[in-house]
Amino acid sequence: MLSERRLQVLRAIVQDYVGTEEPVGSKALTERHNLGVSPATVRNDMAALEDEGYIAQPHTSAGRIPTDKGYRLFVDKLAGVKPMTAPERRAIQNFLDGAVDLDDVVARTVRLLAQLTRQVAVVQYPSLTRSTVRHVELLPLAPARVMLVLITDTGRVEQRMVDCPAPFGESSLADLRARLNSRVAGRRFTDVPKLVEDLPDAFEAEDRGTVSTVLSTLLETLVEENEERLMIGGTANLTRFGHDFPLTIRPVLEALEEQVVLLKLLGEAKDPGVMVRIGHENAHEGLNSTSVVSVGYGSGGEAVAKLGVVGPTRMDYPGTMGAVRAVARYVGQILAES
Amino acid sequence: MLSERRLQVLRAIVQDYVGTEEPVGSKALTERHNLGVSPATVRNDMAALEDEGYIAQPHTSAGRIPTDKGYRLFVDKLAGVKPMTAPERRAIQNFLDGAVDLDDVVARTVRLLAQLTRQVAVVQYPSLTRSTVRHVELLPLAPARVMLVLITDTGRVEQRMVDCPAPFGESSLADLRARLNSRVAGRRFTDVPKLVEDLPDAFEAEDRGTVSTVLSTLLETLVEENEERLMIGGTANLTRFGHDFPLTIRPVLEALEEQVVLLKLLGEAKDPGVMVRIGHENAHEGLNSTSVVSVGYGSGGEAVAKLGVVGPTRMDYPGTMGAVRAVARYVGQILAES
DNA sequence: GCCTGGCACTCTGCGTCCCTGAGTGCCAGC
DNA sequence: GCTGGCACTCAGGGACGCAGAGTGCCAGGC
Repeated sequence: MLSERRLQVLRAIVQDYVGTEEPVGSKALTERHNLGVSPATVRNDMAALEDEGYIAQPHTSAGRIPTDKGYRLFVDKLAGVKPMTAPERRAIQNFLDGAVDLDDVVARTVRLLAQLTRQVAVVQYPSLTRSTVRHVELLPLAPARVMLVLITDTGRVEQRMVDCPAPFGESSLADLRARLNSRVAGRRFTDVPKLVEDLPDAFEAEDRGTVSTVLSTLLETLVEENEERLMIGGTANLTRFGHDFPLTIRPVLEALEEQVVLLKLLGEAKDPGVMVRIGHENAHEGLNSTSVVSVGYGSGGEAVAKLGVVGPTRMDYPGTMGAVRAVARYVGQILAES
Repeated sequence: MLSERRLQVLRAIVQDYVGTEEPVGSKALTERHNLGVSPATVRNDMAALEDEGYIAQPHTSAGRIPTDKGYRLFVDKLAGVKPMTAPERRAIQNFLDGAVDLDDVVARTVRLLAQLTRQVAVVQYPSLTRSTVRHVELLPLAPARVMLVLITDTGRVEQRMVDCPAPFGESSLADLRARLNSRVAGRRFTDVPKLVEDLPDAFEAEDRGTVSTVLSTLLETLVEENEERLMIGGTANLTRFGHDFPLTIRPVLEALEEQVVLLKLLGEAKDPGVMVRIGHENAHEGLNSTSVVSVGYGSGGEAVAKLGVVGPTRMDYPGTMGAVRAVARYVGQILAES
């Protein structure tokens, strides 16, 4: 069990190291934080912290730097999430409010996150699984050809061609559109199948085939189009990584090119809180010298997708967590509004 | 005017430097290429080439490296395009044939180019300048809120929110929808502005504001839809840039994040031939130490978009040009088939 | 029992110095 | 116009030494 003061020493080490990027020694620590004890005492504490594996020295006669375990303790016990200031929040809102469509929302979110945190930003497109239907549109393209357009509450739009087994009149189509929307608008994807299963019964026998075809295409669209996409940005921030970065940066860039890796990375984020994965906690080897801060976001209380940033383990965790959380919150709002 | 041998010396310098990444001296040159003359003679030639600005020395008593001007001469006069081998061509075709949709074609092309050239690949989505409007849909979401959905003949769907200056009745909306579609359906994007400019006149004074708002949103959407998208990949290859690359790589990464810059870069590619922009020939400052090799591709005779790679000026031009040309050719084929 | 000042020790980082080797420019001779 | 020879320059790397930061440990004090 670490004493209160030792925890404070660890906190001070993390803060100083993140600020200066240089190993921090006992003397510097006592000068910059008033711990009320002498360097010698701090040295003893440091030795204890090192025994426990929270800090390490790059070489003898150098200061200490936090280990992954040290950062973990710092994040869990010693630091909160630093909230954004009011002007920052306003800036975020203004910037996101300018978005014209979903692509633009995602693109702006990436740029915003990258700028705020000065790190690499990753934003996943809202998934459809937990979305609700806003509107279904049916457009006649030819006598026996209909375009089905599905609009979700997250602003995503999917369209499909439907080849009907028989010609289908304008009025029947309008009828179907009206009935369909009155049943499914505002409902969850998962509920849709039950809601429409008896719909063909309301139509003349000759139209039932077409109605069924349209419905099954709709259901397919709902299920199929969960394909996860994502967008990344701010890779130029990788150059601020550190001195030895040629070696570090390459595997990171490679990992960032693998969508699968990134999705897995974000996928671990749980719903409410900000998730932090530090150094070796990341499964992917190339990301062993990076930390990932991610969080779910969504329009309602539920998360429909994730977003986050990737940066050096030596990062400003409270600030980054605050920025990520704030951005997620506002993106959620934007999605709910639009 | 440079003598034949001096051109050969320049060619040898470019080839050796590209291979070894180190300044090449007169002695090494005579050993590796049988020019039939002694190092002393080569030195004279080198001095002449340096006077003309084709090569330079990083410092006194070092070998020579080609300048941008030297590479330019090499590309224009001394080297051809190195064709892909038959197995390489087959591999390209196989890999691209597996694509399921447009997104996939572009994604595969990026990966392919990045792998073949071991550089950063940039692929522009096929342009929509020649697209036509299939349908415009207007959905009432709230009394003064309308969702505009634009469907193009290429199957792309764009949607926009429109906040109306005044409440707008269902019937007026239906009226607008009908009039709008009868005018623009099947027409080219570029013709739309003229076709709708007098549309507000057909409405009551109280609705005109809303109609104008909707129309201007539509026009904006058309322009944006026209806006070119692109995909990049292989940024990890930037780490092979050189020794001093921390300084070099940063502006490159920054430039690659600016879609506008990239589009301009590719935009300069002329139709038939492979275009090469070397070092300072690139307008963007951050790309002054890179070369861009790009070419147009398309399904018919017409180029509908561009693709290319960005790499260090010290690159294998013949090989890169060959790869870029071959990939463009096969992508064009795939697009024509699908 | 815990904190403190003092002390000897150990490194890295940096600057200096020097040497080697690669490469050059120039010149006289063929 | 080509060649061999020669003197010159300069980056790169190893050896050396010094200063400074930081450490561990110990004996003494509250």
